[in-house]
Amino acid sequence: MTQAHTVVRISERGAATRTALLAAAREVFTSVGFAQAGVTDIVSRAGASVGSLYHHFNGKADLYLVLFDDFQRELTERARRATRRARATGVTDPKQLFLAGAAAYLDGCIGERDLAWLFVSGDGPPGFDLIMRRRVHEWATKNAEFFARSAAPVDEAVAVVLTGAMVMAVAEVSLGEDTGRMRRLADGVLQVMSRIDIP
Amino acid sequence: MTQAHTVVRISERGAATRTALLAAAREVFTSVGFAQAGVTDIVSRAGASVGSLYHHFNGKADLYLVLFDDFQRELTERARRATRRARATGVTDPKQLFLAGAAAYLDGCIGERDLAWLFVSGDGPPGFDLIMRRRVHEWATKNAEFFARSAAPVDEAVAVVLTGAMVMAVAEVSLGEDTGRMRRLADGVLQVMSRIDIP
DNA sequence: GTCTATAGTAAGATAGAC
DNA sequence: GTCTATCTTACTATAGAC
Repeated sequence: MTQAHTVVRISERGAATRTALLAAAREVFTSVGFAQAGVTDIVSRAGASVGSLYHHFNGKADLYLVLFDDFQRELTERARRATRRARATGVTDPKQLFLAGAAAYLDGCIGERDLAWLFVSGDGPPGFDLIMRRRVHEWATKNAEFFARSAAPVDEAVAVVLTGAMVMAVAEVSLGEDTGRMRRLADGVLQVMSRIDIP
Repeated sequence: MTQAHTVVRISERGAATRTALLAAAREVFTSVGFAQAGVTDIVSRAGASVGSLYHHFNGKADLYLVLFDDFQRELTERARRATRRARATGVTDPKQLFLAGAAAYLDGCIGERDLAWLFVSGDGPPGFDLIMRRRVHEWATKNAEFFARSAAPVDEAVAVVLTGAMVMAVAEVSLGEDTGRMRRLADGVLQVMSRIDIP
């Protein structure tokens, strides 16, 4: 064993390159989109090389997917914290708890409009739309279960409406320039959703 | 003037080729998607040639766009007829009129699942998502104005929710195999939408 | 209008030295 | 881990005869 720490520790230089690559990919993808982005653009902006890119990732699509995973992880984490916070404040109504999470989610999207728009624009690697749709659907279904006071599973139609509303809201909110207006729009959407009563 | 009727009449052979090309494109696009589809696949299935394709259309993307226009035209026409029919039956409630149109729209999508899915899958020519989103948004906004009894413009948030719900419903409904189940899902979505009351 | 053959081009991925 | 140079593959679109 020539390298004792390889299992737990990654060389700092390697990690830095990886991070730079990710940051550059984010910039390029959000400015010109996935299809238009060239691998060379990314590596040059990262101050790295094509070889490095393929050492750390499986290619262009992989870069995009990693970016998405990170984003999604952060947003769901945010939503979960918001729900927990609301519960700590004394909120018990499942609908209100759900809305607290959804609000945090939309807020996160407004905060990182560029990325949110990238993932919702439809310009991604082949097959990404399916991944995306599935994820949001799972998210909405799981959260919609909050609504159901009984243990009965949530109506599929309700999940469809909520999911669709959220996806569209993310899209609209990511496109706008005026943060304040977008925040109001998000609030409006949440209010409309809150008026939907579950059987 | 060697050809007297060229202005109003197109040679029948030419029209037949055009139609065959369109039909072939539909088959290929719906089975393998836009990106995967090759021009050669399309022309061979149409019994035509690449040259013919580029004589009648501007290319692969154009083929897709024409298919979309036809589809959209038919669906909106269907929805309009349904609304008119409902009105003729004595329905006056704007909400009910809107729902009649939406129902017809979803029904049309179930009837031509393959095409509906193609346009909603996200696998289209670059920039198509934007076109699509814009169209649906216009559609929902315009129709949502039905809701407003007053002349006041519809709340943007309501339009977002309705649009999102419809898009997601189209997507879900186009993916399913069981027509009966899809029809029930569409009904459910319509019911949920009907419970949304406009201020 | 229709066809065949060809060109153009663009970009993602790999090999192998350092 | 990082780099440069190259490859190779695939496909759309055009040219020009019939």
